[in-house]
Amino acid sequence: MRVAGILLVEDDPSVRMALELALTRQGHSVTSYATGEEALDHIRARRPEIAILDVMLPGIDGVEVCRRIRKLDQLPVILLTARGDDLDVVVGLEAGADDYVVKPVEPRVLDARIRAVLRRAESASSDRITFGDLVIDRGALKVTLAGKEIHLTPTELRLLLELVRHPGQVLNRRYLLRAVWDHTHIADSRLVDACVQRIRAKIEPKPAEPVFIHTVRGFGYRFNPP
Amino acid sequence: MRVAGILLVEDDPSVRMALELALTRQGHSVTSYATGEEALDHIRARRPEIAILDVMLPGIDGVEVCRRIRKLDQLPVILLTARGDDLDVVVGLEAGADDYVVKPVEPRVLDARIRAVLRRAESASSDRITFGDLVIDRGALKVTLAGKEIHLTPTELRLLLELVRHPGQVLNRRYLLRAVWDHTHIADSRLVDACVQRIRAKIEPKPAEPVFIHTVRGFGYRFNPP
DNA sequence: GCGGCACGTCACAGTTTGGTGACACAAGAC
DNA sequence: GTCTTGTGTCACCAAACTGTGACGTGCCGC
Repeated sequence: MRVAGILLVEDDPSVRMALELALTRQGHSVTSYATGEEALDHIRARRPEIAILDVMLPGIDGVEVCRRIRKLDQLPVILLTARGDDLDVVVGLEAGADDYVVKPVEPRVLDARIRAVLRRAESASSDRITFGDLVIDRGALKVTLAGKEIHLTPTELRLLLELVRHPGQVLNRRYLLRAVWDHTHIADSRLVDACVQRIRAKIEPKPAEPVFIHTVRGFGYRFNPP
Repeated sequence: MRVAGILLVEDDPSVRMALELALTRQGHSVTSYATGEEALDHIRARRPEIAILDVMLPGIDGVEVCRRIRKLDQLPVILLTARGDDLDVVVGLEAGADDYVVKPVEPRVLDARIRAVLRRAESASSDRITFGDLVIDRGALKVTLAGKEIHLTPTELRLLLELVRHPGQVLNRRYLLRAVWDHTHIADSRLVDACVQRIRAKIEPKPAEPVFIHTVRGFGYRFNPP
């Protein structure tokens, strides 16, 4: 069984110990630190598989730790943040975080996110992903459907890749606008819808009954492996 | 009891039949193939829950089958290998196998491994919560009842999620109005009731005798894990 | 049993939401 | 320049959703 070596950085001792205990129970091996400095000092020696960083830390904050980790290697990073701190999401994503979890978090949720990030990191190492008839080659930036090459425009491709990065997860329009278009302003625009529609027209056998990109009314879109 | 649909790939007919018989006796439903090609051909149609692959196979070997399965989806894989073949373990884990079993294996041991892998796969898949027949996937925003997907409207989903967030606790209408509807004004309306009723109609086997969402007269509603 | 209250039920119209096609504009390609 | 391609926006429409109020029903204390 794959057991992750987790690097946990959290300054609040009680939260830190609770998380460490919970994650250990889930079968992970956890090393925790109270500050970013300590964590960065030991990161080379411990070679963790994933880092979980609290955003609010004394000294170097979590986002900055994330940025420095990214300079070191491809270590996946999950950021922990206090509820409702929207601004942080943007900064965190820019710093290269792979996922974002809002505290307080249930251990099983965190565990699921960790596994999802690890899975994604693993599959990201391969250039090609296959979902039934649909093959997405990230190296060549090419998409084929049942062997036939599909031409997607840059924006369409970016959106599709973003959806595919989180298979089975519902992504809302605001998130997609930020991730694909860098739009920080909350625009009530039909931009995402229009782009999804264009992708569907190209990859869905019957665009009216989508197989890949599902609409979740009131929430957003979800890429479903068929 | 959870019964798994098992895909078994093993070229030796006597071993294959013995395993199939044993696993069937344990209550699993087994489909077996002699080669990886056949298995891959049928994997989409059969939708197994787990694959058990012999490493040594004519044609495509088990590790390669595992690799290809991984590209298709998240199907858990157990590899079967001959005793003492240490090298394979590394290769197998790299290919994404979830577990490794050395032949000859006792059926009860294999069964235990299968259940362990399935349990892990289930908890790893996403942030899902299970209450008996009812499965709520908070990542995919999907609700299934006895395996069948239930369509909930956005408001219904938000209300159900709010109730589920506090299992066993009574939530009053005022709280729910604020949490789900953002209503600050205290409206004595049938809004919450109507919505609960709509959810019940969809998820309760007998809406008149609710199993999941209980009414607490004079206070509010309570989500009870059955 | 009875009155009063809390909750269940239902239909419907107004509102919201997303799909869709048209179109304008910008950026290159030529 | 002209043409092509990509992209954002808009208007319109059908479908889906939802709040509301009227009324029915069951529960509870008396």
